[in-house]
Amino acid sequence: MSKGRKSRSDGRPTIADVAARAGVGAITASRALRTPDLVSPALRARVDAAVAALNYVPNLSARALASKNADVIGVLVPSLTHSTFTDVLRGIDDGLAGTNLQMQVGNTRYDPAEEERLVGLFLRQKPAAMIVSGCAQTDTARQMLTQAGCPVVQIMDLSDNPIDRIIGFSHARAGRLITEHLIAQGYRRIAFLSGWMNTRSQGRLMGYRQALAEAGLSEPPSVHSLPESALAEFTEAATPGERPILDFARPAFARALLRRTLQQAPDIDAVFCNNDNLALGVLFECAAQGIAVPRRMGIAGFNDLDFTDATEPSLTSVLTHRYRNGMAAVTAIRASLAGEDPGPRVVDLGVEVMARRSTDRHGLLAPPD
Amino acid sequence: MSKGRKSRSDGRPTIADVAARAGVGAITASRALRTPDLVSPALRARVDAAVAALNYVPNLSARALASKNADVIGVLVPSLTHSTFTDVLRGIDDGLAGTNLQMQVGNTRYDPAEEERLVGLFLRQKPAAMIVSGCAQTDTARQMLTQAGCPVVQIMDLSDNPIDRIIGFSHARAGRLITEHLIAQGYRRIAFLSGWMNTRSQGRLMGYRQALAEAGLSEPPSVHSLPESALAEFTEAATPGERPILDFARPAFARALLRRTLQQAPDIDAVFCNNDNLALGVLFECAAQGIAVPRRMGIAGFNDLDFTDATEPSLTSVLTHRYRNGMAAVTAIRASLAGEDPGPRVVDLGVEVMARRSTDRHGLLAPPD
DNA sequence: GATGAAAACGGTAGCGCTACCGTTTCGATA
DNA sequence: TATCGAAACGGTAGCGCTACCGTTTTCATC
Repeated sequence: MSKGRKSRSDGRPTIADVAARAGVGAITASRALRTPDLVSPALRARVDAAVAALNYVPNLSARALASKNADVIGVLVPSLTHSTFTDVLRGIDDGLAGTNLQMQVGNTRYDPAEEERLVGLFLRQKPAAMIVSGCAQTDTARQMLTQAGCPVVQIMDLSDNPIDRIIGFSHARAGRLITEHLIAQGYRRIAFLSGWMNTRSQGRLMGYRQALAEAGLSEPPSVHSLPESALAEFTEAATPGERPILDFARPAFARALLRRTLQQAPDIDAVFCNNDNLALGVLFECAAQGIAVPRRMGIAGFNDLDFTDATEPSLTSVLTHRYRNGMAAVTAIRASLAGEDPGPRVVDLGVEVMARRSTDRHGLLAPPD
Repeated sequence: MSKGRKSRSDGRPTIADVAARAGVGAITASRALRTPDLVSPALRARVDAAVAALNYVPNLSARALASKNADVIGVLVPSLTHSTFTDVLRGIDDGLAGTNLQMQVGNTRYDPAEEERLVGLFLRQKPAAMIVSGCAQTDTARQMLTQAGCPVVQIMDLSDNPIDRIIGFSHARAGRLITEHLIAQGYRRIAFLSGWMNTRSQGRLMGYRQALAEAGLSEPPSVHSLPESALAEFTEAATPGERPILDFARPAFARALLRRTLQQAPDIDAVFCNNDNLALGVLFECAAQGIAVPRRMGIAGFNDLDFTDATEPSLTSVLTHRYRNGMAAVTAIRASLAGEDPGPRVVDLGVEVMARRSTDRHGLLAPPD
């Protein structure tokens, strides 16, 4: 069967085989598959029949090499741990439905150097587009992305100076809005609780500080972590030999944080938690200590995860449009690839304060059904 | 500059340019980059210098075409919504660290037909390996994977008859263990609560039924969903024009499920929830209704998500090794690709019943610190 | 029926890389 | 010094596809 020692083929049918069987030229077979509108229906049918008969599977590497770009869109997220970014992935995935684009995911672990490495790696494939999280890229990464020759969308943050295009929301504004809400509800000693600070958390903290300052309030000692000695309990090695992971968004961690905060500042009457998981832990710690929520203590979270409307009392949070963000990035990319107008370079999706019972200090909300 | 109308190059340096600058043959430059051990240190240095000087970026499509396989591993998961499978992704991602393999993610949405489509799509790239979830593939998908010519690992389930290799755990056994735990704690009217049944949920349900039968207990009416009229409340369209999504794992949904269950069977004294999110909702519904947990009602979840140790009372659950599962799949794949022994074809990672206060009916656990 | 433009199809060559094998160099051994 | 095998390097050709352009066919128009 094999022609001889020179053939490097693995025996799978190629488009030439399809073309031969259909009695057409290879390039015509290619066209019949790629742009069926440009060939006659009869020919299209013959080619399709040949494809089916031979069980032909196109080789994407060859296609990518010849056409100089791959049908892959690279997505860089800082974490796969929490649902924040997996919601984004879901939005991207849904946005990609009906296209032949595939999504390739890289986890930067909140490390700009790792992000830079991944950008370089991804760009080797000449992806159709890139989606990266936030705007804290290294100079090198920025430059690589600028010269990538494909649409680049930054997401989940906002900036006046996007690499190419940015779709997201302002964390500073979000932090400010939720803090203003707490103040409006009558809270005065509002602490900021956070497991660990990244660029976006910093933005939220800034907004929180602005709101406090404008209301003439002082900032209670914010607790962002525990002393080394206490951290061990929350550090786990998933697999023997693996580096231990400290999961800062674990509710149990939040409970410890709140205990520590209350030691340092027993007079606080509200906490703005950097995310809903922390808020959930705080809620339970208050329950355990018999601290009345929302009367004695207001609790606000961030992201509006799916449990916020089901807790007891329900949890005030800031809705961030994560799914929509991923979807919007893909929409812009698709428009861009199709030569259409991808819309403005900076898009603010906004956020929404979801006021619920955990901050309803004066019982203004309607009673539960 | 351009040689003429015949060049289809985009001007980026190729390995030939690198080779020319380093004063070596193209193939040698390739070797210096791919297998540095096989060339002299001096030459390696010269090639590296040329790469740096030209800012050379290798073209992965060309490499894939020439070497007949791509440095991509395809991962098919049924959902990106809940942390169950994103934990797996994290394990895979961590397992891939230090390799030049990239992970490409596809979301099958629990639909075998979609899974089949994605398998076909992924295989077009000749991936280095495939990871698929569960063992409910269509015949066609199974066949395609069998003939893929690359390692295939099924995860998050168990079977005697893997496509190539399966690493996971038995859902039936897990369901059985947790139900036995509930029975051992003295619960007798144990309901099974589930938002929606997929293949793996079915396995859990089977195990639950086995345990009940063996203990001579009858099964209270299990509630797996709500009547159409009530579903609307939990259905949301993320974006205008998008198909609405019914999120069956929302805690708020669980609260409604529990209410309905209590109507149909007021005498139940425990619920085994299909996942922890549901259990969380049940916990809050009990709190709202003043149902004492664990005395009047035992609650068990599934997966042991990160909040189970922080709820009040803490939540009994079944620890499934999701991260480890992803990691183990990659470990087997790496061994296989390296020509080493990838271990047995069927690996049971087991599960662990995490007994906590939500099922500690008789106060046998040590008091909280 | 001649004309011209659009539609349909095809040949050639090249995308950038590496498999395959061949050649050269070098140092150890006899 | 002759011999030989391993290490180091290189030429050729091919991976499977599509861009680019050229040729043929079709069909409406004058």
